[in-house]
Amino acid sequence: VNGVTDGSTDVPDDDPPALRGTGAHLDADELFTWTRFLDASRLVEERIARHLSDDHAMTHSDFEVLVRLDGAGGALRLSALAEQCVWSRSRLSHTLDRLEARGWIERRPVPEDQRGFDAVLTEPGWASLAEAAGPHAELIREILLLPLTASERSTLGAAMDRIARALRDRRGVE
Amino acid sequence: VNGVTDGSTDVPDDDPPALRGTGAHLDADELFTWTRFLDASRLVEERIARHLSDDHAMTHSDFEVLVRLDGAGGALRLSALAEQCVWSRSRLSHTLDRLEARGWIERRPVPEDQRGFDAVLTEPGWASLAEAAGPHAELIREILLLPLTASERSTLGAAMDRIARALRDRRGVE
DNA sequence: CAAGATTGACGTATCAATCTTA
DNA sequence: TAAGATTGATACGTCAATCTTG
Repeated sequence: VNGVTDGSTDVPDDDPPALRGTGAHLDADELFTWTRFLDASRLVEERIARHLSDDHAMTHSDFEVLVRLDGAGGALRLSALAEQCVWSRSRLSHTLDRLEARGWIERRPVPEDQRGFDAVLTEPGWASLAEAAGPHAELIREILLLPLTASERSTLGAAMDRIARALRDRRGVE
Repeated sequence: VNGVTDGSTDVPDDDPPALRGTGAHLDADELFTWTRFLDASRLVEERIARHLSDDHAMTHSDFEVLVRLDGAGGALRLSALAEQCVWSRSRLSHTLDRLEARGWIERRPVPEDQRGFDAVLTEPGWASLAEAAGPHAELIREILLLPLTASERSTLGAAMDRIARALRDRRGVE
């Protein structure tokens, strides 16, 4: 019941209704690739977010922070965490506020630099992550990985890596 | 400066740091596919949204509504519009409020059903769409379509179509 | 009472401004 | 004055409740 582009243009080979009046700037083939990519990515995000929210009382953002802290051995400088997530410091700050209020992380000043803080995974935070991680991985397999053939999977990985790299490199530019 | 998962795990064949402590529920290959897909989709959305916002003073949601109205000949029942966008009626209502406040659409009662309204594209709304649509299409080519080989493009289209369909069919279920 | 649509409250992301320490 | 981090205002999406007409 939300953020997806298109439920109508089901067949690729008939003239798509979209953009007709403005001159159909993308041809049918281009439009098909674009809309399916957009739809799939939004539906996947939606499904993942709903699972984490309904079954584990956390947002996808919360989960990403917990995963990274765990992966870093339990603690990480805020600046490093923001960089890993490719988030603004502001966004990280708000997310950590919520996580700290729930007792899932703590902020700990670092001795070497009076300006710096570590985000530290707490026991309850680790427990929540441990509960969520298995079902989360299973869901990713179910909705994204298993529907792909081995060949499709590697093609997708390579293509998405290329596209993500190009966009990440050009950030803030232009 | 926002919503993307990963900037660190650049090489697929070394042990990825994520999920280490919780047992690495996805193997390196699965994790690579998943994170690249997630990163690419978020970066693409971000880039598209920024272009529409910076250069055309509209959100991606605004753009989608304008495109659909234009594609429907200029007017569409709210219920049909919500269905096409795969949005809740509530979300559509809020978006139309903003568009109507800017004079880009109007709500017009339909004579056949006293409950129903058409969203109608106004002249200024059409003009804004006409200005944005070309550059928008060009951007999609640049960041998504052109980086793909012909074979990758068709693989991606088919795979995303399959994944989107499966998720859409199971909505609300379970 | 079901369908079309709206409303208001709440949660999260973004942006610009700010504060503190290197 | 630059880097690390926080703050408050604003915008958008979601949800539950509501209103009106079929």
